[in-house]
Amino acid sequence: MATRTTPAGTSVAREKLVASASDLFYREGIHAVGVDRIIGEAGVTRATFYRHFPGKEDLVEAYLGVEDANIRGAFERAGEATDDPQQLLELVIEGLADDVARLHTRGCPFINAAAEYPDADSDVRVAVGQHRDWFRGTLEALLTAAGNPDAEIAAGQLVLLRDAAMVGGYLDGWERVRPAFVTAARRAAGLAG
Amino acid sequence: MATRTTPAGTSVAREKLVASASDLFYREGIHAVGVDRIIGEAGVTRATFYRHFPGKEDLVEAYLGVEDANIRGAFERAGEATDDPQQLLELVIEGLADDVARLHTRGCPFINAAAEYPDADSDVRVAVGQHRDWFRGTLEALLTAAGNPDAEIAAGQLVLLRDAAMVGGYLDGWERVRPAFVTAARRAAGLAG
DNA sequence: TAAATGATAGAACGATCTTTCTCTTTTTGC
DNA sequence: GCAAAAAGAGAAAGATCGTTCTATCATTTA
Repeated sequence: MATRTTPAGTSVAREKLVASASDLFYREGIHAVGVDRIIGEAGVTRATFYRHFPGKEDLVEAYLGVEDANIRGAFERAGEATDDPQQLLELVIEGLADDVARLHTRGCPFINAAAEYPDADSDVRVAVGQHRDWFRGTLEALLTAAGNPDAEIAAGQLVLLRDAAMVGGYLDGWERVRPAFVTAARRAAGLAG
Repeated sequence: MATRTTPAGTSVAREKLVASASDLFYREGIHAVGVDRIIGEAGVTRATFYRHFPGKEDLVEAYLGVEDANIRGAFERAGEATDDPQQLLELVIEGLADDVARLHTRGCPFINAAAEYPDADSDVRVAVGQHRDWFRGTLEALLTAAGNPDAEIAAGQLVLLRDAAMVGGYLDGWERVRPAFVTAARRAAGLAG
């Protein structure tokens, strides 16, 4: 075989495609970005693209997979940084705020994707639902470990607040949303001050 | 002139176009809906459409204008129903919850539109910004009238919560979001229990 | 070195997109 | 009833969409 591979084992062309698609899909929207733009930015030809992916739809799913993996990775790194559940909660809330402020200034990739995919049974919407379920469940486990007696309710509030922070950060500017988010999130998580 | 007009004075063809476009744009997304679908649903020909609108973009703005007018109308009706600022706040929060539960089950038209229009200077994004500014300002005035000493902060929290309710209601189901929204909104507005 | 396979290059498919055009029919105002 | 203007009907432009194809080149493995 003549497939160029990365140290991680996957093809370099495929990784460039996913990276370019992720960047473009997030910054400009999914339906607004054509295959030509993606392969152009990736420096790859159409034939190469269609050898790695059955179609554009699969590139969308790969994009959401990358976003999902990034957030899960951030949670794992936070979990390795401390053993104290309370402190972990603080780190998570700080991390979410930092993420909205620096990385996700165009809103939430999953919320934005869902806006373009009305069919709840589509693969994209299923991926969105799975991500949200994971996020909610992880928060609930964290809150339970921190001794929160109403972890399920508090987790729901934190999901709510993160959605709002993503949307508000994009449309109103993060500096306008940040104080309301941090205050409400810390209270919802049962943290001091 | 042979323009069929409604009692309100505007052309009936134009109203049908805006109604069909609003329905389709909201339910399926903007880029996903073509002009053919819109004129087909409206029972109007292409020529008629292009005689009333310079292009599709203007139909998008008309759609957001309708949504904006609907919400402003709901606020006005609530204002006519009572003179007590506290009770008015209750009505508004109830109305927002009811709106998400029954009318806006596909998320917020403005948030969804913004997801498809990354350029902050575009007419669509300007319309979104104006709507949000009006909403925030109206809430702040309401809270001030109700005697809230931190009306600006509270208004920001209510905007945050409404965004979250719209998104969460769409992606997680309203029954899952409702308790968190009502509780948090009443607390943010300074209402009892 | 030879066969195999992926990547490159580029044309081309059919479908759909927004927009424009012509022609005919219908409706309205006078 | 007549002239004016809008709506209906449909073709067609030109662009772009996602996708497929046929070549040729480069690289790897046997």
